[in-house]
Order: sequence, then C-alpha cells, then structure tokens
Amino acid sequence: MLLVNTIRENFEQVLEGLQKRNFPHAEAALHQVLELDKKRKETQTERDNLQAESNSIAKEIGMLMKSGKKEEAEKIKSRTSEIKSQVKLLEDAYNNIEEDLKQILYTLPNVPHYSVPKGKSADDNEIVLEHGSIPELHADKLPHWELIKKYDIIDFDLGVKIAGAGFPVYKGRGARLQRALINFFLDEAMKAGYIEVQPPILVNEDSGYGTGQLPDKEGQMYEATADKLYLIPTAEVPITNMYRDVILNEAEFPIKNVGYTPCFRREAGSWGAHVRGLNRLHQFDKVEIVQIVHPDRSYDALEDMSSYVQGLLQKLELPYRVLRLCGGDMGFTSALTYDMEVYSAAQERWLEVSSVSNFETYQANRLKLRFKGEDKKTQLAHTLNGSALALPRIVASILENNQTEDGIKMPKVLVPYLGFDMI
RNA sequence: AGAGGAGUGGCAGAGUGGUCGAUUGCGGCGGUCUUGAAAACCGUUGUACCGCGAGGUACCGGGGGUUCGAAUCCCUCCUCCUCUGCCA
Repeated sequence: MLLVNTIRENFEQVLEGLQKRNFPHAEAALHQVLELDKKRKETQTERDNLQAESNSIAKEIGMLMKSGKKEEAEKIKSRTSEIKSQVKLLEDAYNNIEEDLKQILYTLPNVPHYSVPKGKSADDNEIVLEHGSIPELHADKLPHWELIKKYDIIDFDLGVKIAGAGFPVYKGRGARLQRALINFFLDEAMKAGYIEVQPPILVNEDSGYGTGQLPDKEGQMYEATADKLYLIPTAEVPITNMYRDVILNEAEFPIKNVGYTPCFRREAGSWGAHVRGLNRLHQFDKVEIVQIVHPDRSYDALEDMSSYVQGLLQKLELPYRVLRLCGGDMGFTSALTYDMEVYSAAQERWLEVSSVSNFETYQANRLKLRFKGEDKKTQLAHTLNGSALALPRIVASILENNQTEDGIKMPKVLVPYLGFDMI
C-alpha cells in the first residue's frame, strides 16, 4: 500500500498518478488519508502522555510498597482509575482511526511510473516493440483446440469429468511438452542467476494481504475454508511472502528467485468467446521469477527481467510483442508493467504469456520487507516479478504456429528435454 | 489426532508480579595496544510510532484478560519438541 508520508510530501504527484488510473474520487480519498493520519498522531500523543503518567504512578506505588508504606500506596491507587479509563478510551479511539486509515489505504492502487501512458483499457497500451515474423499457414490451419484432439495430447472432457471445465488433462506427448517447458524455463532461470524455490501452493491470509490479493480479490482465489487457506493464483504470492517481515542486508541484493508452481484462478464470470481451449484455465502451470532489489536499481531490474523473458520467447522461436500497459489496464499493485504477447497464428490473435512488473515499495510496505543500508538506516525494498513463463498459451502458440502437414514441429531448444522433435 | 513440555533481542541462554527493553556469553561494529594480525582490554550493538529536541509510548510467539503495575498470573490461537496413534 501507499505510504502516508509519500501522500503528504508528493500530494500532486500521487493524485495525478491515481487519476491516470482513472481512480474515482482520488482527491477526496487522499485528503481523508492525511486527515486521519493527523488525527492518529494527535490521539497517539494524548494517549502516550496519559500512559506515561499512569506508568509513573505505578512506579511510585511500587516504591512505596517496597518501603512498607502500604497506606500511602493505597491512597495513590485511587488516582489511577480515572486515568485508566481515559487511556482505555483513547486506546480504542486510536485503534479505530488506524483501522479506518488502513481500510482507505487498502483501496488505493499504486502510483504509476511517469512513463505509464494514460488510457482506459487494453486498447490504449503502448506497443514497445515487436519481434519475429508471423508464420504463414495453409488455409486449413487448425486452432490449438482442434490440434490437441487431432494428436490426442490434451483432453478437456476428461478434465471436466474429474474436476470441471478449465482443468485439462495433459496426455502423452502433451504431458511431456509441459514437463519439458517447465524444466527448460527453470534451467534458463538458474543460468541467469535465479535461485530455485519450491513453495507451498496453499497460503494463509497474511500472505494474501502481503502481496495484495486480499482484501480485494478474494473471489479470484480458491479457498480451503476449513483451514482458512487459499490456493495460489501465482507463485508470486508464496515466493514474495518468504520475505515478509524481513530486514535484509543491502549486501544481499539483488535477491533473485524462480519457482515453478501450478496456479489456480476462479476467473468467475469471465468465460466467453475468447477463452476457448488453453486461452484461459482454472489450473495452469507457470514459472515465476521474483526479484527484491535496492530502490535505486528496480527499474534496471525491470528491464533485465523484460529482456530475460524476451530471450525465452526468442529461444522458443515465437513471434512476440512487448506492451507497456496503460494506467487503466495495469494491475492494482504495480507501478510499471510490461506484458509480453505471443502471436497465435491459427487464432490470429496476440496472447499474453508474461507480465513483468515493478511494484516499487507498494508490496514491500504491506510485507514490511526492508533492508539496512550502508548508513544503517532501514528502508523499504522494491519488489518485482514476472512470468517466465506461463505455459498454456505458450503451448497454444507452439502448436498453432508450428503445425505442418506431417505434424507439429517442436522448437529446437526443447528437443533435448522432449526426446522427440515432432508431435 | 491424543498426552506432556516449550516458545525471550543476530544466536545461545537468565529472568516466575514492581525501578526489566530485559543479567550474561557468543557474534557484529568502533577504539586502545601492535609494523600488521591475533589475544587482551574499553565502549557500542533490536524494531515501530509520536516529538524540532530533551524525551515519551508500544513490543519477551499472536490475540484477549486480571492488576495501581505483567516477560512473569489466567484464557485462547499458532508454532516447535517428546511419547502414543495414523499415513504418502
């Protein structure tokens, strides 16, 4: 969440940022934050003073008791009841104010980076670059949902039977392709200096709040209600939360983690024309990269991650483009996001396969993720993450783009992992 | 899952109602000594909030309670250890 200090010191800038996101009533909300914070401080001062008085009386009584002056001690005791009830009142007031403040702050999205374009929807995103050429296929080309049937590599009906729509069963060479991609992505990340982790795929409430899935987006996560746990929508949640309530040493930067996990998304109400086949699922596989860095370095790290992801797409020989998301299309917690989209030649559409974001201190503030610098001061770190990569749409575009009359050609880099070069 | 035990500062480990944010040791940082280093000695060493500052407040697993006063007593939750049970 946003820092109150930032709102106070850079009011105009924050306001502009929220407006870029088309956040309604931004100015009123920001004023309310400042007002509540002011009230919070006043209440704290008042409460602390009374508490100090109460503490000193308690000490006095302690001394009197020790020196055996019980009657005097009893006399003083009567003075405390009034202070005590007042402290209680102020304490409650303080807690209420703080809670109200937190509630408003939770509703405020991150302030976009200055380079983020204005805009309302995906149509306003800025195309940063395009790479690769779009393959020309025969007129009888098939979309991937036909291809998977033709070659019997992914079975949606079977998934429906055992779980429901959006839970495909990968079979034979389809399953092998999944495993190959996961291994390829993990190996590449390790070469790039990321430390692999295998986190839990169920997380508690604190973790949900830490990375910003809660309180807003409960509906997007599957819940194990009996144990108050959530199935992760992305490995970002467990991996970033490893660093919740942590004070790092500046020397430990940059922290680079990679993890493969299944991801679960309820995607309630979002089924429609463009979500056939692998385009949108309730369960899918993803390899995620996370970086925790010094605030001065976070935009370099973002560019780093962006070119790393592009490198993967190049190795997979997929045509792609990079978008800088506009204010209206950006995720709630992000300051700057690049989306990578691959071209799926039979659907004749661009498909998002990665989203790389810098959250600056937005997540770190919730996570209490700090570091101690050379000057011995603790300050918030910057967090970043990106998909590297999400599998289903990669699979969709590999299948569609590489289809031939003799079968589907596999990208060269995957052949050692697959043990075959054609499906 | 049942019975018992335990959770204290970076780590180890005292403290069972009063002046304890907390003895001590190790580690870390600074210094003295030394050509340099080690050893020894001296000092220093948590986080957050409020305050220009002096200083104040809170935190001894989390939350709640008793008390003038809680690390210490009570309730509850979490975690870990031991034994029993179950299980990949």
